[in-house]
Amino acid sequence: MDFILKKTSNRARAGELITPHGVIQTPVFLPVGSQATVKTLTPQEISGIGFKMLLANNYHLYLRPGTETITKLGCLHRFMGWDGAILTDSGGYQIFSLAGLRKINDEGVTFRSHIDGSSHFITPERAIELQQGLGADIIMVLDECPPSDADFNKTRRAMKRTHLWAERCKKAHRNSKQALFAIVQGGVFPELRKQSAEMLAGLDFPGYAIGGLSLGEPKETTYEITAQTAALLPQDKPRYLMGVGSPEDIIEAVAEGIDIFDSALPTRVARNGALFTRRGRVNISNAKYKDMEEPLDAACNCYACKNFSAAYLHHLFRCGELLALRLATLHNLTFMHNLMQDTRTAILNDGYAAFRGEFLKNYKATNEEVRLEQKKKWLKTRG
RNA sequence: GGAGGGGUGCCGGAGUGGUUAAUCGGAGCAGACUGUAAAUCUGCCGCCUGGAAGGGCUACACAGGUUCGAAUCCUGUCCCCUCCA
Repeated sequence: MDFILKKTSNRARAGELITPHGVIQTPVFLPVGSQATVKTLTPQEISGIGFKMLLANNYHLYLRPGTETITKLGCLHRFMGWDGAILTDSGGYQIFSLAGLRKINDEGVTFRSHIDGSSHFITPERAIELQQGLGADIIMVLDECPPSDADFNKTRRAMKRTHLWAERCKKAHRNSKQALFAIVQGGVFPELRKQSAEMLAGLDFPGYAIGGLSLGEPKETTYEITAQTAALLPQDKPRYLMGVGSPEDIIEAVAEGIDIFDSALPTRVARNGALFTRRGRVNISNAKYKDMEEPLDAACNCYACKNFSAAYLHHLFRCGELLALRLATLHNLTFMHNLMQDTRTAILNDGYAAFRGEFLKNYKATNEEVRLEQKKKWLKTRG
């Protein structure tokens, strides 16, 4: 794997990520397909939108169908019929999301399967071995992702463990066709983030991720920590902000020099009727869309917006029809892809700051209106 | 004609003397979701008033009655269903 920095606009960067499964232009958003599928869509539809890389999950695939099965069937790309690039997450996020089902110590983490209750001990070495079995283009170290409200000592302990594990992962890593990325931890504490970024940068990984953000902390904090951490990472290596996110979060993080994003948000939220538009997030099942003849976003080039009225999407959601989930996912992923292309274009034209301002102004307009209304109400009651 | 059962809020359906503006579903109205245990979860949901807490009003087919107190007991009326003839 190689990373070429093409252009910077202030701190924002446009680059190219060269993988065994193609060249990926950055900034890039990876759709999440934890179980070797981006829920509701075919690989053809995903690449039809324009995506060239996606994310899958080591832990979930290890549990089911089992890494061996996938290896036997010719690795993950072939198993899921995707010939673009793949990044696998190690399972570190499951230390956070499945907190009630695992026990952790310096040696590794023991998960109790949410599927059948069976017990599974995953060490950093094992996490690498399993990811090698899947054959993704980029793999991640096993990290300990603590909740964002963890106190300093707890966060520090998780960070130390993540560092220890990063070294072990690096040592265990053999397959030179797979790039192993490190993950900076340190929660919402700038001094820990600094320690973490510096320590890991010293280990010379081919790419660096920032983990443990967008887990419930205020957005301002997410942005501050992202900015601070990104500034401490090597210039010539790709930077990956894990689990982010929403359109506005990505716009902010690109400004701080992040190159890679992934998030389940656009797809999950789509399945629940929340659709991204240039004017902000919208809930298609709201009553006001019942009779809307125009497409949800006339400027959108997705299959759903080109072929159906907002009223039809509204109807599909009301009925609980499966097509609703597909069309909404198609729409949100198209929005994300277009957004990333636009950020890249803006950077290449050295106009990112203006682009960002314009985007946020429009995107937040709707939310801002709602907020203003609430504020008015509040003020009225206080005289 | 005879015997029995029943009429509850937008709908379905609990409740059989006070703690009931009335369990629970559904529908409706909103909100949340960020390295996916999620086609999930949360709130509101008689009317008026209030940001809320609260307050006021009207309610369990209809009319009357018993009772300190009734959706719940009694009487009458109307309507619906089942079985027998």
